[in-house]
Amino acid sequence: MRVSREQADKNREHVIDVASRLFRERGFEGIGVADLMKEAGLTHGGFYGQFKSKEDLKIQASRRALSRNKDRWAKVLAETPSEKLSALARFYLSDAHRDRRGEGCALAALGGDAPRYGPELQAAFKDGIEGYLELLDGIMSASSGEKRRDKTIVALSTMVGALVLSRAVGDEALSQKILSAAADEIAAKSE
Amino acid sequence: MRVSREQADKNREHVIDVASRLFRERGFEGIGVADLMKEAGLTHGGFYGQFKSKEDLKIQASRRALSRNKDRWAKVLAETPSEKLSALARFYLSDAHRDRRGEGCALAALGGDAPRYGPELQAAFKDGIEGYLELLDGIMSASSGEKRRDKTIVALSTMVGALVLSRAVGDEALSQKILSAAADEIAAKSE
DNA sequence: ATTATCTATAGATCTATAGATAATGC
DNA sequence: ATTATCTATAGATCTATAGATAATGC
Repeated sequence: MRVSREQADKNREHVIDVASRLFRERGFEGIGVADLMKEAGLTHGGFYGQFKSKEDLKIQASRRALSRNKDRWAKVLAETPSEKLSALARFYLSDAHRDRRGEGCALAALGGDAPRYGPELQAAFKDGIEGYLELLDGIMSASSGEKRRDKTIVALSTMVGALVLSRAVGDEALSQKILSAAADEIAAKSE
Repeated sequence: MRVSREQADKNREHVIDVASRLFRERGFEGIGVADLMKEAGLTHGGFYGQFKSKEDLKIQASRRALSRNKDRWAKVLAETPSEKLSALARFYLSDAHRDRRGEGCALAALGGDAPRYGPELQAAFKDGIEGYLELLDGIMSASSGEKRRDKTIVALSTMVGALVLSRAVGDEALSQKILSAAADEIAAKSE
């Protein structure tokens, strides 16, 4: 039954990864601890040796998801030689991203739920948002730092809002129109 | 125990109003049928005489919230003689709106949860979004109808995204900055 | 000896239903 | 007679804990 300390660490990380996917897909209240552990290949009771509470996992899984999202953004930017903002917007506002909530942006999947929880979970979202904004600052042209930050905030708001709306409508035509309108606007501004 | 048909209709409407507030505050899974009915001044068991299921109430409460939101928008536009888009953005992106989720925009409060439910709930959100877009079309200048609709979609996305982010960060300074950056951008575009 | 994980369960809560009750509306 | 609402409860599910088990690590 008992596994090595190394394997136990891997198991804990795996639970966080699984939770970061399932929370994004089904919401924080959409899956229970037992099912989560089952999905990770472990049993229910072991959970409380690894985590203080389900809320603790919500926080860690949110941080994990936001951190992985940021890495993905950085990779897209590194792979794109020019028109980086435009490329990022088209990546973010793609059908693939819309249809794969479990692997996608945690701000769009869980950001609306964050205010219903405690300060530690909101701090995870604050750190995630600031990470995105810093990446965007690096590719946004502006006459001053203050104006640049305002522009990055608007770009992030538009992307998150458009993705949320495109997922909520449950209508392919309107969903597409929302994604392309937002992507075109951000692309136009980046020129 | 039994009340008049008229009073029973009022009771049902009241349950929908209470649910539209509590779902926005706590999420669809954040409050149970028993507490909901208690808050409305009725008992648990009576619920299933009024509604088919909790899901049925989620749909009706979402429609109610979105419809009341649209009325509120129409009122703001009617009361504002000029710079209507700018006034709407400042109303939407205000501290008061951010801090009162229960009475505020259902897209920001529950839009992220909508994709986790069935087609009828998503249809409620689709209708709500189209209602907003039609109102915005009426005040947005553009060279063609197609371009106008694209601009209204971007404006709505930016507003919803900024409100979601401002609520998620749990940090007053950053939250303020998000609201004002988005409001300024929309105001600038409306000139 | 320590500890990661397991089985089993406590205790709370959730949706939904059954059947009783009492006031309405024919 | 009908029906809106009530009390009571079934049955499922949820978070968290207790105690057993067996493999690791000193």
